[in-house]
Amino acid sequence: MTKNNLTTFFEEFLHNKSLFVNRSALLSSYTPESIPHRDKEMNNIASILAPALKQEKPSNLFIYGNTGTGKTLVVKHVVKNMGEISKNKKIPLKVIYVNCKLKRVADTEYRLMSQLASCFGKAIPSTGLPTDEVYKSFYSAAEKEQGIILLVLDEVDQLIKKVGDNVLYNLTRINEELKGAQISILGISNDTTLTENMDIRVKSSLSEEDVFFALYNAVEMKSILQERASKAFHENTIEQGVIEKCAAYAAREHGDARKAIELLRVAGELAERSKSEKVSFEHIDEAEEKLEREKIFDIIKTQPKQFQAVLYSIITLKNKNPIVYTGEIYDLYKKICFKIGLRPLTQRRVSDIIGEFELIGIINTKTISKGRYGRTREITMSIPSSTNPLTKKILEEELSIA
DNA sequence: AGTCCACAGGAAGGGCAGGCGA
DNA sequence: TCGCCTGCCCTTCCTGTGGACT
Repeated sequence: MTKNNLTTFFEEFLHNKSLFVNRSALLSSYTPESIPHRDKEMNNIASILAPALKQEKPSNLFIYGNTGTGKTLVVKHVVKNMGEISKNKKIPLKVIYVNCKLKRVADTEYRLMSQLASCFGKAIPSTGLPTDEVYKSFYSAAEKEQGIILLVLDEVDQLIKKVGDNVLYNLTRINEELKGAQISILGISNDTTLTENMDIRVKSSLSEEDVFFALYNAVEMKSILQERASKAFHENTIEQGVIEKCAAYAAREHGDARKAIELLRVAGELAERSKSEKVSFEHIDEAEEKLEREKIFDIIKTQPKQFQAVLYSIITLKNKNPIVYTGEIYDLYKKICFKIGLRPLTQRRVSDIIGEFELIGIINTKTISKGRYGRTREITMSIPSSTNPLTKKILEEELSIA
């Protein structure tokens, strides 16, 4: 673009009427004033947590339901509200929110505890300390607090799958050690079957109360989208049926409202960029593709080289056969390592890496036996195959494979 | 009925980065 | 600074196993 072109571009940009009134209403960081179709759950959670305002320790609470059913939103909403009241009335109440999925932040016992301690302003080194030392650090910080501490552990299923339920056991017993403050634990899980495999003691103490979030049905989803859209867009900027399409897309993705809202936002942005006057069906399709790409892109970029190499071999093999096995992956992985000058890890480790990919949700595995030809894991992709070429390309760039 | 494949996945321990007390 | 501690990532070694094949 020459300087003149650029000026014209910006002038046109300013001149163009935006489709959005308030784009932020469609961002994931946006907290709506009300959460439609979740009154029952919200009231339920509020009544369970309410004793905290009277300085009585609320029951530990286990909240479960599929992704995008509003769990986090509702909890944050309730907790925020309580925070404001406690502040106004000077009731000692502290809320700690931790997302356990964050890789290398809160995905091990040590890291979670160090994260918790840091919420009290205690800096814990990334390694070097014994874990019980980190626990003590957290205890002593919590001890200095007064009143009730609400500890929200989001995506707690990820943590438990990775390191077991020992952490929760320790956390649920923390109050026995504390004299000052009392801690209530709110576990939020996307895995609806999580408690089934948990230690019975942990299970009973974590879910003294539990709240289930059901999927949104098509009608509810539509009304959620409509409400957000009316806040975000100017009137008559959305073509007839577009909202329904978003809702249908979300229903396909297991009733995930967050995704549907994001889809609408990206579609709007694309429409605006292409100078359309309305958000149309094509924009939704385009947005769907874009979102899928970005999601995968983000995951890949943050993986270590070794993980990328493993994923690259999976995808390469996937392009040839619909089903791939651990052995094939490892063979190709070794070749790739040789090609790019990476020291190959052992098969044992690669097997674990494959397991981690399953945990992230990129692949699905199933242990099968091929009889005379041994036992192995059958690996299928859980991301759409249409994104494979692009994923492969990104990996090639990341790994500098010519 | 027994064999044997090709892994899964548990246990133990090494190396590394980093913390702590002397 | 040094010796010893830790968590994490990884390797080594190992036992376990479903079912096709003999």
